[in-house]
Amino acid sequence: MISAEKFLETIVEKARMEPKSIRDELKEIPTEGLITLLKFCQQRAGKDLPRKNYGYVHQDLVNILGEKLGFKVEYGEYSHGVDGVWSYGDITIIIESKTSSQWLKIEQISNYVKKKKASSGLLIAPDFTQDQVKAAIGFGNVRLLTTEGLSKLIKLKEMGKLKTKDIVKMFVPQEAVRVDYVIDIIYSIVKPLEKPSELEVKPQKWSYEEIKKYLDDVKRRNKYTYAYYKVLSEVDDRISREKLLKRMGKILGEEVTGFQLAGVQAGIMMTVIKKMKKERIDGKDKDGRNFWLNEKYKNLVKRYFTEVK
DNA sequence: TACTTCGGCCTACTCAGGGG
DNA sequence: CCCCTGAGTAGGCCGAAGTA
Repeated sequence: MISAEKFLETIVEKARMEPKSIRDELKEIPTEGLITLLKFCQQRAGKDLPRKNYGYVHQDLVNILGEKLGFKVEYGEYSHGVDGVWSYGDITIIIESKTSSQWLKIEQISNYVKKKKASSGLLIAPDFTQDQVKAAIGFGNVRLLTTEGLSKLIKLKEMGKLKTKDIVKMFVPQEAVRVDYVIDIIYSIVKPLEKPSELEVKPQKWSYEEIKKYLDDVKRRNKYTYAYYKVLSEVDDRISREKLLKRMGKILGEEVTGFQLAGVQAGIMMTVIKKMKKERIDGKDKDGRNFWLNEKYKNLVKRYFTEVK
């Protein structure tokens, strides 16, 4: 098995293939591989052909990664003009990628952004010099991103922690005084993690006395819920939704529909799970097609219904 | 009144078969 | 050989209904 780097080396240096012709093949490579190739191109690139081709492949790779970030990407020409134009809604971002920051001319790109009336310019390189950073601050309409940063950003996007909308906020210059946009971005990353922490109170076990008291209350107040438990106590294994409804109907002497059963489930959710914080004494599959008694309490529930007669 | 689930409805997507 | 169309399916949304 030939490595992707080796393959690239062969076609760039030996076969002198036009980089554009391998663009579609590059698109098939998973993200992790693209990042590796990106770094490989940075190491190999040089002024002279065929090594110059690494710069062109590098340009394509950056654009492909742009597509992965959720942008609509316009691929640029190789030897002149911008490397790419990424757009999202009515935002357009001029892309300039360099295998090494030494080729980077901030002013040129800043002017290009102005000329094209783009939202911003994004410069992607392995690293940046102090002077380049200062220049970028001075011009205000460009953003600098290292390839390392790009790689992290893609990972966050693919993990579903970041939306393209958030990425746009980072790439397009914002008013620097109000920091809300930074908070928005952080919030959208952290938000999915909020929920689980609170719900992880472990459910308590039942004694027979508690089951008896609970089912006595149910008998007094909730006829559908009582019939539900009674049917479950009469079957050994599991029972289908349809059979369950029919047998509940027989006990109650009326037709029982899915709505009543939904009510029963809602009631159990509110009392047993939320209020009493207990384990369920019943069970059901994910889509509610089959129902049964919790194996742990099966005998206790059956005992209740034989004693209660 | 608030909360939960179900079932119906709608939409988007896939895939196979037929026609150009 | 390719494209269009319709059937089947997966997923999201919303109203209805039971319970606390």
